[in-house]
Amino acid sequence: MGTTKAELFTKKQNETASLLKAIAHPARIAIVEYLMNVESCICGDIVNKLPLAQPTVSQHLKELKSAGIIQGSIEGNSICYCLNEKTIQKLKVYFETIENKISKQNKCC
Amino acid sequence: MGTTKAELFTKKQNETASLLKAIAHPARIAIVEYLMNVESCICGDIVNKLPLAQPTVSQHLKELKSAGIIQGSIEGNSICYCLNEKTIQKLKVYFETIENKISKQNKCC
DNA sequence: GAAGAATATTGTAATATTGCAATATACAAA
DNA sequence: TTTGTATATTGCAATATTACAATATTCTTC
Repeated sequence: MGTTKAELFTKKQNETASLLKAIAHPARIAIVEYLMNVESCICGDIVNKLPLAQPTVSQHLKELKSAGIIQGSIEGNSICYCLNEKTIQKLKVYFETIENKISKQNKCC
Repeated sequence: MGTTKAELFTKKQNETASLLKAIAHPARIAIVEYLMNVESCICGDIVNKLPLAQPTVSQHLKELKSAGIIQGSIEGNSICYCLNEKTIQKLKVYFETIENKISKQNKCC
């Protein structure tokens, strides 16, 4: 094996897992945190900022983008990457909902 | 290769990535969502609820526990697993912080 | 359109993750 | 103290992820 048995879980559970997995890497966390602090967001700056080779950074950016965590727009010769506020908000709401449900519960441990 | 170059990122970035990675699997999402909805939380119930073999579920529970997302307490012959509210809250705050920073930014894409 | 700059893709080696059968452990009750 | 019940651990095969060199693509400018 080695394959996640995705078909055994709900569509929403798989989507949530994919979304979280897309951020769950130190390089991608670093990209997200860089983008959250910066005004301009040129791809080359991210490549220079991260201690990884350009193809590796490009691959991480692709994962973040295809998960909808960031979005890119062509800016002449280069590409401007930004955080997708809606996706970040969705993640916040997800954990907020869990938090609210827990506090209403009879905690047993 | 194949190894994440963790030493190139900050301790906090690595911790955040590990925490997110621990939830970022459909089976572990299902466990978290089960625990958030239920009053009692016996390990055996989780095993029965999930469409995976007992050793597999046990492994997922171990990962969630060692990441601090759930905690377990011995309940006679069985084990009671519950969500760790503090960790969930930490994750909520993480995304909330990003969200707040984005909305103050000059978005460029 | 040729040259250079910025980013993406491909191919591949190293390592990590997933899932489970078999087995071990730990406790409860008889 | 044996038997059953609940959970954990081990070992391993299948697959996924990570990182990067080499290369391709896509612009921009001359």
